[in-house]
Amino acid sequence: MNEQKFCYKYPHPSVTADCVIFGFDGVSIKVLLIQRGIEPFKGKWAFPGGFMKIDETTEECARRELEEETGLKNASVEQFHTFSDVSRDPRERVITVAHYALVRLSEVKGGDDAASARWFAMDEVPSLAFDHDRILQMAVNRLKERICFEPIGFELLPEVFTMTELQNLYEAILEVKFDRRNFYNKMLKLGILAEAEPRPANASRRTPSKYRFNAEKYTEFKQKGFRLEF
Amino acid sequence: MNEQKFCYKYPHPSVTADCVIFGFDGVSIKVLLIQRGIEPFKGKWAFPGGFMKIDETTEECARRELEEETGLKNASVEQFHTFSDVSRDPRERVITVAHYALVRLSEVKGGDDAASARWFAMDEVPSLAFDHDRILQMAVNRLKERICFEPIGFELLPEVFTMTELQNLYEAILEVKFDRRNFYNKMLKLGILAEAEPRPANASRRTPSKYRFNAEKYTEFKQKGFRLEF
DNA sequence: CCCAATTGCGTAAAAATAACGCATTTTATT
DNA sequence: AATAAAATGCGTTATTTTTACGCAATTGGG
Repeated sequence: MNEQKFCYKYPHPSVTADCVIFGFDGVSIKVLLIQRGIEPFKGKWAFPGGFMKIDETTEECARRELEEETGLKNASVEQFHTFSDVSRDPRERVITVAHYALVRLSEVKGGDDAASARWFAMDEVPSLAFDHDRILQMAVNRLKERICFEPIGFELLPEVFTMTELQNLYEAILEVKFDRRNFYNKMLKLGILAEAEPRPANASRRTPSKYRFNAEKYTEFKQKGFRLEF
Repeated sequence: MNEQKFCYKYPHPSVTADCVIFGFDGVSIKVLLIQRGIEPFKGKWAFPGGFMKIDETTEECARRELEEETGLKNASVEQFHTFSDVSRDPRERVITVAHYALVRLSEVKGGDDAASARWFAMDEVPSLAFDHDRILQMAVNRLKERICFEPIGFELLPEVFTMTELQNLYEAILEVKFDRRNFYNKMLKLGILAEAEPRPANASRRTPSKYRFNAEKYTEFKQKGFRLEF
């Protein structure tokens, strides 16, 4: 049963792909974690991920594991760092290519399937298995950097949203507060937003306008990048 | 002779670390390449790099290979992407963690040692082995991004340099032209430069001032980051 | 019924960026 | 040798961008 069929002249490490999945519930940023059912770190929480097959890239591996463990399909994952500390896995030599993805919360209902997947707010994340604490730290930093150069709201917000929700998203990720009116002016001037519905005639002041992303502008900024000075 | 001693239940990829080494000669950016002496891609140029040992991280591997192949010691390498296309190496399944480093040209004299290492200006780089063309492309992009947030001149310029040399460095990396006087004002206002020598009394207009980096400020910016709006 | 909170829309001050002037001195050119 | 072109240091002035707020209307909570 325990055949060791694949042999090499020199020792080879195992390679895994892990996924840091970010979501947004309108107020705070969340990450998707899986509770480990086996040793090592049994019972501890960790990122979805697993061993890379010999005929797939790390991104493909990340997407496959993600679907297997959380049911989430076709997420757009992006690698951000490879962790290769010699003792990061107590069993054997494993290096992991860490990825992250942004998804709408509605697409993954925690506590799905077999795996016990659950969303955690950033300030509720427990101590994680392996070196996943460090991986999370770096993923968060990368997310903060990215939000300043690329629009990312589309992946995290519902189709239609209010300006306040968009601002909450930026504030949650960057951990800062903006002046509401300046944020409003800036976003409108960028031209990235389109009014979702013509504001109804009977709409009163406290009924906020609904926006959606201007797909054309959004794609343009995705490619050319922009510079959000916050 | 050809023992295959290390056996696993599932196939494992080989893992390598490659290094994109950037240098600057006062006018243009250069990369350090090695001409391959063996198949595959014999005779083609490629980045220094090689197989990761089981008890080292990818960064350690990158530094070790770099020293073995170019004599360059203790370079500060930083990984930027892991390339895992299934067919990127025609022999076997190999994924590579690509790193880059910035060094002073004087520290590596091309055509050293056994290996035939040579510096190439960016616009003279030939078609490279494996997927190294793509690796270079991504390394260049990363360098462009980094230069806007961190001072990097210290690694690339000689100890003492003129404002024009510094500007040439930025222009070479970003492939843009700046107004000389605005660049001058900006750099001085940042406070990152210190005058290397008190300008000699007999110095005439066309004898440029010499600067060095203000180590304190330089380190501060390294950590906190800055924002160069170009 | 009153008060705090929310929303849309502006405007003025402050700061940063971009554009360019100019005298002087070298080096290159005719 | 005379002249033109390029390099350097040090400014100044527009232009644009960012920041800091004002204000009225409306709503929900107490």
